[in-house]
Amino acid sequence: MNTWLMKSEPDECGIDDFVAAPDTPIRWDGVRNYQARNFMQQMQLGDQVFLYHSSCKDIGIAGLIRVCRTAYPDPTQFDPESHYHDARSTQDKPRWQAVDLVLEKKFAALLPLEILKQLPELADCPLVKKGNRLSVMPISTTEAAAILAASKE
DNA sequence: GCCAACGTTGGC
DNA sequence: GCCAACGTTGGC
Repeated sequence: MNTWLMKSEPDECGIDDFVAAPDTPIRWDGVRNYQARNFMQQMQLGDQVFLYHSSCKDIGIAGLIRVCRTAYPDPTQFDPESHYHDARSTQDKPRWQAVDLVLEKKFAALLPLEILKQLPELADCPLVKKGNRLSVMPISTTEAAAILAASKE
């Protein structure tokens, strides 16, 4: 099993959206970056995902979610009404992928970016690197253990 | 709201 | 294939 981290603005899709419907899969769509997409395609059923809240008041890791459906064509790319519409996509050759996720657990307290930056195990993680915009990234076993220890979960 | 850093686009 | 211009991300 692999571990990942995904960024989201909590206004858009945050941990509380997963808490509100704990048994309902939420489709993670709208990813429009090739590197992030390629990681999504590598996700396997049951993989753990740290959910990171970005561009908001309380920035940091809010909890864990889990992959309950592996990559499939992101329907929003075909929808002219959608903000994520991509005219270059066709049904035969979709450019973008979505996965479905469900709640694993919400952390008792948000693990702030400030703390994440202090963890030596995360020094090489794109998450804490200045200017990094990657929204889906793999998390190593060592990194995952450090995050969980710091979260006291 | 600002702005640095980045990925993507498109002209050449 | 290069690279300037542009739009977006995301912390502060």
